[in-house]
Amino acid sequence: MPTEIPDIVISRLPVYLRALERLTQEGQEVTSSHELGRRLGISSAQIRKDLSHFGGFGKQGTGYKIAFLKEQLRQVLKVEREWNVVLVGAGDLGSAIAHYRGFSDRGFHIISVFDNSAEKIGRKLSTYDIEPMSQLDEFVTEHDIRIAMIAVPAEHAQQVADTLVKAGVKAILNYAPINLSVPEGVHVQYIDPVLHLQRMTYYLSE
Amino acid sequence: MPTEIPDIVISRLPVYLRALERLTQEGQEVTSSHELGRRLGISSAQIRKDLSHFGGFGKQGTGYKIAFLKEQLRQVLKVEREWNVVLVGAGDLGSAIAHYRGFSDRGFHIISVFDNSAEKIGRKLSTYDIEPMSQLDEFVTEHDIRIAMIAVPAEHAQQVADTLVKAGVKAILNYAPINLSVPEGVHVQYIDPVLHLQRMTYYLSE
DNA sequence: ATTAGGATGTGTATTCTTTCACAAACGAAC
DNA sequence: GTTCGTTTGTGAAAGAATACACATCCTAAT
Repeated sequence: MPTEIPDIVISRLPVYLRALERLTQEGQEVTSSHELGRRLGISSAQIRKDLSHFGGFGKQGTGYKIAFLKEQLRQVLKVEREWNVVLVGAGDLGSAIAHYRGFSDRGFHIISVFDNSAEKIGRKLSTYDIEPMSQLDEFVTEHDIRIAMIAVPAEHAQQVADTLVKAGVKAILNYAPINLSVPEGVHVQYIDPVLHLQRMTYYLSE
Repeated sequence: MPTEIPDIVISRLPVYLRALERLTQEGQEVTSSHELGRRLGISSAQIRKDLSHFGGFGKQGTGYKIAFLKEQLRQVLKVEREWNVVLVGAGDLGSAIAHYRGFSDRGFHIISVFDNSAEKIGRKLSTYDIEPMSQLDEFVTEHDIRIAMIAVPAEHAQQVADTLVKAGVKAILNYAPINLSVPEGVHVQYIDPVLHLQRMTYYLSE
Protein backbone atom coordinates (compact mmCIF):
# COMPACT_ATOMS: atom_id res chain seq x y z
CA MET A 1 0.00 0.00 0.00
CA PRO A 2 2.91 2.42 -0.10
CA THR A 3 2.68 2.92 -3.86
CA GLU A 4 0.10 5.18 -5.34
CA ILE A 5 -3.08 3.45 -6.40
CA PRO A 6 -4.11 3.97 -10.03
CA ASP A 7 -7.10 6.21 -10.50
CA ILE A 8 -8.71 3.63 -12.73
CA VAL A 9 -8.82 1.29 -9.77
CA ILE A 10 -10.39 3.97 -7.60
CA SER A 11 -12.99 4.61 -10.25
CA ARG A 12 -14.20 1.02 -10.04
CA LEU A 13 -14.60 0.90 -6.28
CA PRO A 14 -17.87 2.85 -6.23
CA VAL A 15 -19.21 0.44 -8.81
CA TYR A 16 -18.34 -2.49 -6.60
CA LEU A 17 -19.88 -0.75 -3.63
CA ARG A 18 -23.08 -0.14 -5.49
CA ALA A 19 -23.30 -3.78 -6.57
CA LEU A 20 -22.68 -4.92 -3.00
CA GLU A 21 -25.47 -2.69 -1.75
CA ARG A 22 -27.74 -4.25 -4.29
CA LEU A 23 -26.76 -7.74 -3.17
CA THR A 24 -27.55 -6.78 0.41
CA GLN A 25 -30.97 -5.58 -0.66
CA GLU A 26 -31.50 -8.93 -2.29
CA GLY A 27 -30.79 -10.57 1.03
CA GLN A 28 -27.40 -12.00 0.25
CA GLU A 29 -24.62 -11.99 2.85
CA VAL A 30 -21.66 -13.46 1.07
CA THR A 31 -20.38 -13.14 -2.47
CA SER A 32 -17.37 -14.00 -4.59
CA SER A 33 -15.25 -12.20 -7.13
CA HIS A 34 -16.82 -14.43 -9.75
CA GLU A 35 -20.35 -13.51 -8.88
CA LEU A 36 -19.53 -9.81 -8.73
CA GLY A 37 -17.67 -10.05 -11.98
CA ARG A 38 -20.55 -11.75 -13.72
CA ARG A 39 -22.93 -9.06 -12.56
CA LEU A 40 -20.69 -6.21 -13.56
CA GLY A 41 -19.22 -7.61 -16.72
CA ILE A 42 -15.72 -7.47 -15.27
CA SER A 43 -13.27 -10.33 -14.86
CA SER A 44 -13.00 -11.84 -11.43
CA ALA A 45 -9.24 -11.44 -11.49
CA GLN A 46 -9.65 -7.73 -11.95
CA ILE A 47 -11.90 -7.44 -8.97
CA ARG A 48 -9.54 -9.42 -6.77
CA LYS A 49 -6.57 -7.40 -7.88
CA ASP A 50 -8.37 -4.12 -7.35
CA LEU A 51 -9.39 -5.08 -3.83
CA SER A 52 -5.95 -6.44 -3.04
CA HIS A 53 -4.56 -2.91 -3.23
CA PHE A 54 -6.27 -2.19 0.04
CA GLY A 55 -5.90 -5.46 1.89
CA GLY A 56 -7.21 -8.98 1.92
CA PHE A 57 -10.91 -8.63 2.45
CA GLY A 58 -11.93 -12.11 1.43
CA LYS A 59 -11.48 -15.64 2.65
CA GLN A 60 -10.22 -18.41 0.42
CA GLY A 61 -12.80 -20.99 -0.38
CA THR A 62 -15.58 -18.75 0.90
CA GLY A 63 -15.47 -15.39 -0.81
CA TYR A 64 -16.32 -12.02 0.67
CA LYS A 65 -18.58 -11.20 3.56
CA ILE A 66 -20.64 -8.46 1.96
CA ALA A 67 -21.25 -6.32 5.03
CA PHE A 68 -17.56 -6.29 5.85
CA LEU A 69 -16.44 -5.55 2.31
CA LYS A 70 -18.92 -2.70 2.00
CA GLU A 71 -17.62 -1.20 5.21
CA GLN A 72 -14.04 -1.46 4.02
CA LEU A 73 -14.80 0.11 0.67
CA ARG A 74 -16.70 2.92 2.33
CA GLN A 75 -13.71 3.68 4.44
CA VAL A 76 -11.31 3.58 1.54
CA LEU A 77 -13.55 5.93 -0.45
CA LYS A 78 -14.18 8.09 2.62
CA VAL A 79 -17.91 7.76 2.22
CA GLU A 80 -18.55 6.24 5.62
CA ARG A 81 -19.10 9.84 6.69
CA GLU A 82 -21.52 12.45 5.32
CA TRP A 83 -20.41 15.24 3.02
CA ASN A 84 -21.80 18.71 2.58
CA VAL A 85 -22.00 20.05 -0.93
CA VAL A 86 -22.94 23.34 -2.55
CA LEU A 87 -24.84 23.59 -5.78
CA VAL A 88 -24.22 26.50 -8.12
CA GLY A 89 -26.93 27.20 -10.67
CA ALA A 90 -30.66 27.15 -10.09
CA GLY A 91 -31.92 26.81 -13.63
CA ASP A 92 -33.64 23.75 -15.03
CA LEU A 93 -30.66 21.57 -14.43
CA GLY A 94 -29.82 22.91 -10.98
CA SER A 95 -33.44 22.56 -10.09
CA ALA A 96 -33.49 18.91 -11.10
CA ILE A 97 -30.37 18.26 -9.10
CA ALA A 98 -31.80 19.98 -6.04
CA HIS A 99 -34.87 17.79 -6.21
CA TYR A 100 -32.98 14.57 -6.76
CA ARG A 101 -33.13 12.43 -3.66
CA GLY A 102 -30.28 10.15 -4.64
CA PHE A 103 -27.57 12.43 -3.29
CA SER A 104 -28.55 12.69 0.33
CA ASP A 105 -29.66 9.06 0.32
CA ARG A 106 -26.05 8.22 -0.25
CA GLY A 107 -24.44 10.72 2.08
CA PHE A 108 -24.02 13.84 -0.02
CA HIS A 109 -26.04 16.73 1.36
CA ILE A 110 -26.67 19.84 -0.64
CA ILE A 111 -26.61 22.54 1.98
CA SER A 112 -26.97 25.60 -0.18
CA VAL A 113 -27.83 26.69 -3.69
CA PHE A 114 -26.41 29.74 -5.46
CA ASP A 115 -27.48 31.66 -8.53
CA ASN A 116 -26.89 35.11 -9.93
CA SER A 117 -30.30 35.80 -11.41
CA ALA A 118 -32.02 38.57 -9.47
CA GLU A 119 -35.43 37.03 -9.84
CA LYS A 120 -34.35 33.69 -8.40
CA ILE A 121 -32.44 34.92 -5.38
CA GLY A 122 -34.44 34.58 -2.21
CA ARG A 123 -36.84 32.11 -3.78
CA LYS A 124 -37.06 28.57 -2.58
CA LEU A 125 -35.67 25.68 -4.59
CA SER A 126 -36.89 22.44 -3.11
CA THR A 127 -36.07 23.03 0.57
CA TYR A 128 -33.25 25.47 -0.12
CA ASP A 129 -33.14 29.24 -0.26
CA ILE A 130 -31.39 30.44 -3.37
CA GLU A 131 -28.47 32.62 -2.39
CA PRO A 132 -26.70 35.24 -4.49
CA MET A 133 -23.42 34.27 -6.12
CA SER A 134 -21.71 37.12 -4.32
CA GLN A 135 -21.91 35.10 -1.13
CA LEU A 136 -20.56 31.88 -2.61
CA ASP A 137 -16.95 32.51 -1.68
CA GLU A 138 -17.72 33.43 1.89
CA PHE A 139 -20.12 30.55 2.39
CA VAL A 140 -17.72 27.93 1.07
CA THR A 141 -14.90 29.25 3.18
CA GLU A 142 -16.92 29.54 6.37
CA HIS A 143 -18.49 26.11 6.12
CA ASP A 144 -15.28 24.51 4.93
CA ILE A 145 -16.99 23.00 1.89
CA ARG A 146 -14.85 20.67 -0.19
CA ILE A 147 -17.32 19.54 -2.83
CA ALA A 148 -19.38 21.57 -5.28
CA MET A 149 -21.66 20.89 -8.21
CA ILE A 150 -21.77 23.27 -11.14
CA ALA A 151 -25.00 23.55 -13.12
CA VAL A 152 -24.65 26.91 -14.81
CA PRO A 153 -24.45 27.65 -18.56
CA ALA A 154 -21.16 26.70 -20.18
CA GLU A 155 -20.15 30.36 -20.55
CA HIS A 156 -20.06 30.88 -16.80
CA ALA A 157 -18.77 27.54 -15.64
CA GLN A 158 -15.06 28.36 -15.66
CA GLN A 159 -15.60 31.54 -13.71
CA VAL A 160 -17.67 29.70 -11.12
CA ALA A 161 -15.02 27.02 -10.90
CA ASP A 162 -12.36 29.65 -10.28
CA THR A 163 -14.38 31.13 -7.45
CA LEU A 164 -14.97 27.72 -5.91
CA VAL A 165 -11.33 26.77 -6.11
CA LYS A 166 -10.22 30.02 -4.59
CA ALA A 167 -12.59 29.42 -1.72
CA GLY A 168 -11.10 26.00 -1.07
CA VAL A 169 -13.25 23.52 -2.97
CA LYS A 170 -11.28 20.43 -3.93
CA ALA A 171 -13.85 18.39 -5.85
CA ILE A 172 -16.18 19.61 -8.56
CA LEU A 173 -18.96 17.74 -10.25
CA ASN A 174 -19.48 19.67 -13.44
CA TYR A 175 -22.76 19.42 -15.32
CA ALA A 176 -21.89 22.24 -17.69
CA PRO A 177 -20.90 20.91 -21.12
CA ILE A 178 -17.40 22.33 -21.05
CA ASN A 179 -13.98 21.33 -19.84
CA LEU A 180 -12.73 23.17 -16.82
CA SER A 181 -9.16 24.01 -16.06
CA VAL A 182 -8.29 23.79 -12.41
CA PRO A 183 -5.03 23.75 -10.48
CA GLU A 184 -3.28 20.58 -9.43
CA GLY A 185 -4.93 18.93 -6.48
CA VAL A 186 -8.45 19.89 -7.49
CA HIS A 187 -10.55 17.11 -8.92
CA VAL A 188 -13.22 17.50 -11.57
CA GLN A 189 -15.72 14.98 -12.82
CA TYR A 190 -17.97 15.64 -15.77
CA ILE A 191 -21.56 14.73 -16.42
CA ASP A 192 -22.76 15.28 -19.95
CA PRO A 193 -25.25 12.66 -21.05
CA VAL A 194 -25.00 13.72 -24.66
CA LEU A 195 -21.37 12.62 -24.68
CA HIS A 196 -22.49 9.14 -23.71
CA LEU A 197 -25.07 9.10 -26.45
CA GLN A 198 -22.58 10.27 -29.04
CA ARG A 199 -20.24 7.56 -27.97
CA MET A 200 -22.88 4.92 -28.57
CA THR A 201 -24.09 6.18 -31.92
CA TYR A 202 -20.67 5.37 -33.31
CA TYR A 203 -21.55 1.71 -32.99
CA LEU A 204 -25.03 1.96 -34.45
CA SER A 205 -25.07 0.49 -37.90
CA GLU A 206 -26.87 2.22 -40.69
CA MET B 1 -8.52 1.80 -40.93
CA PRO B 2 -9.17 -1.93 -41.31
CA THR B 3 -8.36 -2.68 -37.66
CA GLU B 4 -10.92 -2.10 -34.99
CA ILE B 5 -10.66 1.21 -33.26
CA PRO B 6 -10.32 1.09 -29.46
CA ASP B 7 -13.41 2.17 -27.58
CA ILE B 8 -11.33 4.50 -25.45
CA VAL B 9 -10.51 6.44 -28.60
CA ILE B 10 -14.17 6.64 -29.54
CA SER B 11 -15.00 7.89 -26.07
CA ARG B 12 -12.74 10.88 -26.53
CA LEU B 13 -14.13 11.99 -29.87
CA PRO B 14 -17.27 13.56 -28.41
CA VAL B 15 -15.06 15.50 -26.04
CA TYR B 16 -13.04 16.83 -28.93
CA LEU B 17 -16.20 17.67 -30.78
CA ARG B 18 -17.58 19.58 -27.83
CA ALA B 19 -14.37 21.56 -27.48
CA LEU B 20 -14.39 22.37 -31.17
CA GLU B 21 -17.94 23.63 -30.94
CA ARG B 22 -16.87 25.85 -28.10
CA LEU B 23 -13.98 27.22 -30.15
CA THR B 24 -16.37 28.00 -32.97
CA GLN B 25 -18.58 29.90 -30.58
CA GLU B 26 -15.56 31.88 -29.54
CA GLY B 27 -15.05 32.86 -33.15
CA GLN B 28 -12.00 30.75 -33.89
CA GLU B 29 -11.61 29.00 -37.22
CA VAL B 30 -8.39 27.06 -36.89
CA THR B 31 -6.80 25.20 -34.03
CA SER B 32 -3.95 22.82 -33.29
CA SER B 33 -3.53 19.61 -31.36
CA HIS B 34 -1.54 21.63 -28.84
CA GLU B 35 -4.28 24.13 -28.25
CA LEU B 36 -6.93 21.45 -27.95
CA GLY B 37 -4.72 19.45 -25.64
CA ARG B 38 -4.10 22.40 -23.39
CA ARG B 39 -7.81 23.07 -23.11
CA LEU B 40 -8.72 19.48 -22.42
CA GLY B 41 -5.80 18.46 -20.30
CA ILE B 42 -4.76 15.82 -22.83
CA SER B 43 -1.43 15.49 -24.58
CA SER B 44 -1.27 16.79 -28.11
CA ALA B 45 0.20 13.50 -29.28
CA GLN B 46 -2.82 11.69 -28.02
CA ILE B 47 -5.16 13.91 -29.94
CA ARG B 48 -3.20 13.52 -33.13
CA LYS B 49 -3.04 9.78 -32.75
CA ASP B 50 -6.74 9.52 -32.01
CA LEU B 51 -7.65 11.55 -35.06
CA SER B 52 -5.20 9.68 -37.24
CA HIS B 53 -7.32 6.55 -36.87
CA PHE B 54 -9.86 8.16 -39.14
CA GLY B 55 -7.68 10.00 -41.58
CA GLY B 56 -5.45 13.03 -41.84
CA PHE B 57 -7.67 15.93 -41.00
CA GLY B 58 -4.99 18.49 -40.35
CA LYS B 59 -2.36 20.31 -42.29
CA GLN B 60 1.25 20.42 -41.24
CA GLY B 61 2.38 23.81 -40.13
CA THR B 62 -1.19 25.06 -39.88
CA GLY B 63 -3.24 22.75 -37.73
CA TYR B 64 -6.90 21.86 -38.12
CA LYS B 65 -9.65 23.80 -39.81
CA ILE B 66 -12.28 23.64 -37.10
CA ALA B 67 -15.36 23.52 -39.31
CA PHE B 68 -13.92 20.68 -41.34
CA LEU B 69 -12.75 18.68 -38.34
CA LYS B 70 -16.13 19.04 -36.66
CA GLU B 71 -17.84 17.77 -39.77
CA GLN B 72 -15.52 14.78 -39.97
CA LEU B 73 -15.99 13.90 -36.32
CA ARG B 74 -19.74 14.20 -36.66
CA GLN B 75 -19.68 11.74 -39.50
CA VAL B 76 -17.46 9.31 -37.67
CA LEU B 77 -19.72 9.43 -34.62
CA LYS B 78 -22.82 9.34 -36.80
CA VAL B 79 -24.20 12.47 -35.21
CA GLU B 80 -24.43 14.49 -38.40
CA ARG B 81 -28.00 13.15 -38.52
CA GLU B 82 -30.76 13.40 -35.91
CA TRP B 83 -31.71 10.50 -33.64
CA ASN B 84 -35.02 9.62 -32.09
CA VAL B 85 -34.98 8.36 -28.54
CA VAL B 86 -37.52 6.99 -26.11
CA LEU B 87 -37.49 7.77 -22.43
CA VAL B 88 -38.75 5.20 -19.94
CA GLY B 89 -39.68 6.51 -16.52
CA ALA B 90 -41.64 9.67 -15.77
CA GLY B 91 -40.72 10.20 -12.13
CA ASP B 92 -38.57 13.03 -10.84
CA LEU B 93 -35.61 11.93 -12.85
CA GLY B 94 -37.48 11.18 -16.03
CA SER B 95 -39.22 14.47 -15.68
CA ALA B 96 -35.95 16.35 -15.41
CA ILE B 97 -34.63 14.55 -18.47
CA ALA B 98 -37.78 15.34 -20.44
CA HIS B 99 -37.41 19.02 -19.65
CA TYR B 100 -33.72 19.16 -20.41
CA ARG B 101 -33.14 21.06 -23.61
CA GLY B 102 -29.59 19.83 -24.14
CA PHE B 103 -30.61 16.64 -25.89
CA SER B 104 -32.56 17.99 -28.82
CA ASP B 105 -30.13 20.90 -29.12
CA ARG B 106 -27.55 18.32 -30.03
CA GLY B 107 -29.62 16.10 -32.24
CA PHE B 108 -31.22 13.62 -29.87
CA HIS B 109 -35.00 13.93 -29.87
CA ILE B 110 -37.12 12.33 -27.22
CA ILE B 111 -40.19 11.28 -29.14
CA SER B 112 -42.09 9.44 -26.45
CA VAL B 113 -42.16 8.86 -22.70
CA PHE B 114 -43.33 5.68 -21.01
CA ASP B 115 -44.30 4.90 -17.43
CA ASN B 116 -46.35 2.23 -15.71
CA SER B 117 -47.98 4.34 -13.03
CA ALA B 118 -51.72 4.56 -13.67
CA GLU B 119 -51.96 8.11 -12.44
CA LYS B 120 -49.23 9.37 -14.75
CA ILE B 121 -50.38 7.71 -17.94
CA GLY B 122 -52.16 10.12 -20.22
CA ARG B 123 -50.76 13.14 -18.42
CA LYS B 124 -48.41 15.52 -20.12
CA LEU B 125 -44.73 15.60 -19.31
CA SER B 126 -43.19 18.66 -20.86
CA THR B 127 -44.56 18.41 -24.42
CA TYR B 128 -44.96 14.62 -24.32
CA ASP B 129 -47.91 12.42 -23.51
CA ILE B 130 -46.98 9.74 -21.03
CA GLU B 131 -47.70 6.33 -22.55
CA PRO B 132 -48.25 3.06 -20.72
CA MET B 133 -45.35 0.62 -20.57
CA SER B 134 -47.45 -1.99 -22.26
CA GLN B 135 -47.05 -0.10 -25.51
CA LEU B 136 -43.28 0.31 -25.24
CA ASP B 137 -42.42 -2.78 -27.23
CA GLU B 138 -44.78 -1.96 -30.07
CA PHE B 139 -43.74 1.66 -30.24
CA VAL B 140 -40.05 0.92 -30.36
CA THR B 141 -40.52 -1.70 -33.03
CA GLU B 142 -42.81 0.40 -35.19
CA HIS B 143 -40.70 3.52 -35.07
CA ASP B 144 -37.46 1.59 -35.40
CA ILE B 145 -36.00 3.21 -32.31
CA ARG B 146 -32.37 2.38 -31.61
CA ILE B 147 -31.70 4.48 -28.54
CA ALA B 148 -33.46 4.56 -25.18
CA MET B 149 -32.97 6.22 -21.82
CA ILE B 150 -33.92 4.42 -18.65
CA ALA B 151 -34.98 6.50 -15.66
CA VAL B 152 -36.94 4.03 -13.58
CA PRO B 153 -36.16 2.73 -10.07
CA ALA B 154 -33.26 0.28 -9.89
CA GLU B 155 -35.60 -2.64 -9.22
CA HIS B 156 -37.30 -2.28 -12.58
CA ALA B 157 -34.38 -1.26 -14.74
CA GLN B 158 -33.30 -4.72 -15.85
CA GLN B 159 -36.80 -5.66 -16.86
CA VAL B 160 -37.20 -2.46 -18.86
CA ALA B 161 -33.85 -3.09 -20.50
CA ASP B 162 -34.94 -6.58 -21.50
CA THR B 163 -38.09 -5.22 -23.10
CA LEU B 164 -36.15 -2.56 -24.96
CA VAL B 165 -33.57 -5.01 -26.22
CA LYS B 166 -36.21 -7.42 -27.38
CA ALA B 167 -37.85 -4.61 -29.31
CA GLY B 168 -34.60 -3.78 -31.07
CA VAL B 169 -32.95 -1.04 -29.07
CA LYS B 170 -29.17 -1.10 -29.46
CA ALA B 171 -28.06 1.72 -27.19
CA ILE B 172 -29.23 2.41 -23.66
CA LEU B 173 -28.43 5.39 -21.50
CA ASN B 174 -29.13 4.11 -18.02
CA TYR B 175 -29.81 6.56 -15.21
CA ALA B 176 -30.84 3.82 -12.78
CA PRO B 177 -28.11 3.11 -10.25
CA ILE B 178 -27.62 -0.49 -11.25
CA ASN B 179 -25.62 -2.49 -13.75
CA LEU B 180 -27.58 -3.94 -16.60
CA SER B 181 -26.84 -7.14 -18.38
CA VAL B 182 -27.54 -7.03 -22.08
CA PRO B 183 -26.63 -9.26 -24.99
CA GLU B 184 -23.60 -8.72 -27.17
CA GLY B 185 -24.09 -5.90 -29.61
CA VAL B 186 -26.19 -3.78 -27.29
CA HIS B 187 -24.43 -0.81 -25.77
CA VAL B 188 -25.08 0.62 -22.33
CA GLN B 189 -23.78 3.80 -20.79
CA TYR B 190 -24.33 4.68 -17.19
CA ILE B 191 -25.07 7.97 -15.50
CA ASP B 192 -24.83 7.95 -11.74
CA PRO B 193 -23.50 11.21 -10.38
CA VAL B 194 -22.98 9.72 -6.95
CA LEU B 195 -20.36 7.39 -8.41
CA HIS B 196 -18.42 10.41 -9.57
CA LEU B 197 -18.65 12.01 -6.16
CA GLN B 198 -17.51 8.86 -4.43
CA ARG B 199 -14.57 8.66 -6.74
CA MET B 200 -13.48 12.15 -5.79
CA THR B 201 -13.90 11.80 -2.05
CA TYR B 202 -11.14 9.20 -2.11
CA TYR B 203 -8.72 12.01 -2.81
CA LEU B 204 -10.04 14.42 -0.23
CA SER B 205 -7.67 14.62 2.69
CA GLU B 206 -9.01 14.65 6.20
C1' DA C 1 14.20 30.93 -53.82
C1' DT C 2 15.51 30.11 -49.46
C1' DT C 3 15.07 29.94 -44.75
C1' DA C 4 12.76 29.77 -40.23
C1' DG C 5 9.17 28.41 -37.33
C1' DG C 6 5.54 25.44 -36.53
C1' DA C 7 2.42 21.57 -36.79
C1' DT C 8 1.04 17.05 -38.41
C1' DG C 9 1.21 11.98 -38.71
C1' DT C 10 3.49 7.91 -37.13
C1' DG C 11 7.00 4.20 -35.85
C1' DT C 12 9.02 3.11 -31.58
C1' DA C 13 9.63 3.04 -26.69
C1' DT C 14 7.65 3.27 -22.43
C1' DT C 15 4.29 2.89 -19.17
C1' DC C 16 0.03 1.32 -17.55
C1' DT C 17 -3.71 -2.40 -17.28
C1' DT C 18 -5.51 -6.62 -17.61
C1' DT C 19 -5.30 -11.46 -17.73
C1' DC C 20 -3.24 -15.78 -16.59
C1' DA C 21 -2.40 -19.38 -13.66
C1' DC C 22 -1.27 -21.35 -9.43
C1' DA C 23 -0.01 -21.93 -4.42
C1' DA C 24 -2.28 -21.45 -0.25
C1' DA C 25 -6.27 -21.70 2.42
C1' DC C 26 -10.97 -22.69 3.73
C1' DG C 27 -15.35 -25.54 4.56
C1' DA C 28 -18.07 -29.41 4.00
C1' DA C 29 -18.61 -34.15 3.61
C1' DC C 30 -17.40 -38.47 4.78
C1' DG D 1 -8.48 -36.54 9.60
C1' DT D 2 -8.47 -36.62 4.90
C1' DT D 3 -10.19 -35.49 0.64
C1' DC D 4 -12.54 -32.60 -2.66
C1' DG D 5 -14.31 -28.56 -4.61
C1' DT D 6 -13.93 -23.85 -4.29
C1' DT D 7 -12.00 -19.18 -3.84
C1' DT D 8 -8.61 -15.84 -2.65
C1' DG D 9 -4.33 -13.13 -3.38
C1' DT D 10 -0.51 -12.41 -6.36
C1' DG D 11 3.74 -12.83 -9.15
C1' DA D 12 4.55 -13.02 -13.96
C1' DA D 13 3.03 -12.65 -18.79
C1' DA D 14 0.46 -10.52 -22.13
C1' DG D 15 -1.85 -6.88 -23.98
C1' DA D 16 -3.26 -1.88 -24.46
C1' DA D 17 -2.67 2.80 -24.20
C1' DT D 18 0.19 6.73 -23.93
C1' DA D 19 4.21 9.50 -24.69
C1' DC D 20 8.29 10.33 -27.30
C1' DA D 21 10.65 12.07 -31.08
C1' DC D 22 11.39 13.01 -35.63
C1' DA D 23 10.79 13.07 -40.74
C1' DT D 24 7.80 15.56 -43.48
C1' DC D 25 5.24 19.22 -44.87
C1' DC D 26 3.26 23.93 -44.79
C1' DT D 27 3.24 29.17 -44.49
C1' DA D 28 5.20 33.41 -44.29
C1' DA D 29 8.86 36.41 -44.46
C1' DT D 30 12.92 37.90 -46.43
